[in-house]
Amino acid sequence: MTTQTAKSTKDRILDAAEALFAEHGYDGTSLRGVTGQAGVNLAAVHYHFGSKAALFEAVFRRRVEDVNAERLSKLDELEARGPEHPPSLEEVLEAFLGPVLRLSARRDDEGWRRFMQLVGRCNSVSGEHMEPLRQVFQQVAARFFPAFLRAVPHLREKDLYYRLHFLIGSMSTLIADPLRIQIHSEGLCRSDDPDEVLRHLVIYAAEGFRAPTPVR
Amino acid sequence: MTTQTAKSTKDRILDAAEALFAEHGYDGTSLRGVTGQAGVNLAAVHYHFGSKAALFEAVFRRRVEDVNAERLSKLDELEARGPEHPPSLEEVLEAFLGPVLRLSARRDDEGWRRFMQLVGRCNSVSGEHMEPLRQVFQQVAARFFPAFLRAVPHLREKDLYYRLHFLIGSMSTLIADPLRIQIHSEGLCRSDDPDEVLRHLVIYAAEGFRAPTPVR
DNA sequence: GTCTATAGACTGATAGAC
DNA sequence: GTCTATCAGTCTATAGAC
Repeated sequence: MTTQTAKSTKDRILDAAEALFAEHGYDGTSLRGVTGQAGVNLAAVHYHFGSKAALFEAVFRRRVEDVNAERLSKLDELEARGPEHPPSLEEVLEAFLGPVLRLSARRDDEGWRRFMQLVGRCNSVSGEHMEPLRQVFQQVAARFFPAFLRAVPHLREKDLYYRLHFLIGSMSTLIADPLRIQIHSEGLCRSDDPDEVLRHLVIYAAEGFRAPTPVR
Repeated sequence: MTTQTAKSTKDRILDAAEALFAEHGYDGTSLRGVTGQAGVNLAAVHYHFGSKAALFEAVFRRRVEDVNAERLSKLDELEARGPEHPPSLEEVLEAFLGPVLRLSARRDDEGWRRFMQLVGRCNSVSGEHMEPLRQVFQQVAARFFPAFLRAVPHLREKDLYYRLHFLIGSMSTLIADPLRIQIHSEGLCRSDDPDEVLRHLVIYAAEGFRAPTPVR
């Protein structure tokens, strides 16, 4: 039996704001649109959050910790096996990508998909009040950097920076619009199966990371 | 000697709109901001273009043909060598990526960099009036599809759809914010050298494309 | 073609009753 | 905490003089 009470005004605002910010961006979303969809009064958003910018930040803070903690915890697990069992490149890739792709495809919580859409968007939109979001994800990437370097020791740091950037680009477009790969492939690629997407991306990126260093 | 006359009102509006749309997005850009930066009257934009949406479309139409014609012409060159000299995977990748990355880094025309920023953004923003732009680029990708398939014949169509999508994601983030790779790598990667970026991406993607087909 | 002036609607934010 | 009412500013778009 679900004893879940009706959601609070605050949560209803957060849910509606998350959906609208993800769909239309910061500037394309009005507080009236948010409160209309949430079924609450316009003044409530200022009472609970203070301003539109603060609401946006609250939307982002609600989930960002969970996803990145999961990625770092998976990395910790890999490194806890000790120096005689270093994690493979594929394992590091899965820890880096898996939580993001799986949360983005969760069917029981549409909010996660929307949040990930927002995260993917922040990787191509510069001034849209997403600098804090971007920074947090960048810190996680920096934590993974040495793990990747150990898994692909023939690379110079410069090469790894490039390849990690390429990888983040692929991941970002996947979560910014998960349905697109399915549409463009006319249904051949299934967006609703994160494990399949993950499998393909890990194989692709692993070979890419193992490519030789450019000579010139 | 440069006999370049002063730019017309129409061109000044297009230049300012391109810069502001690229920087702040469609909703984040006001016509007053555009006309202010262009040094023209607000009513001029409606006289020359009719509406904000039409101005956005004009900004996009001004350049989109050039870049994609260059990519397709390079592909035609490769295929004109005849069936006994099929283009290599690296050659197809360079035709697909080269024009985009080089125009994005042109130093003599800041407008191209801004336009490419807009293109990169359109790959992660869904509703921002960029569907036409996205469609045009998608058509080019579809033209390249069989060329890639011939260059990597061991792949199933499904695998190629995935990998092409991954590649487009990498390319999009590169042009959406060319400086980021340089900042994150603390200067190790040079954003102002498109040939270096291209070299790294081609090597990375070529090995990724050559990866074996996932088994399961 | 370029300008001023303004219409008409929407924006984020706030004051104050309950 | 939630509401109404409203402020002050912005927005796109247009009418009409020059």
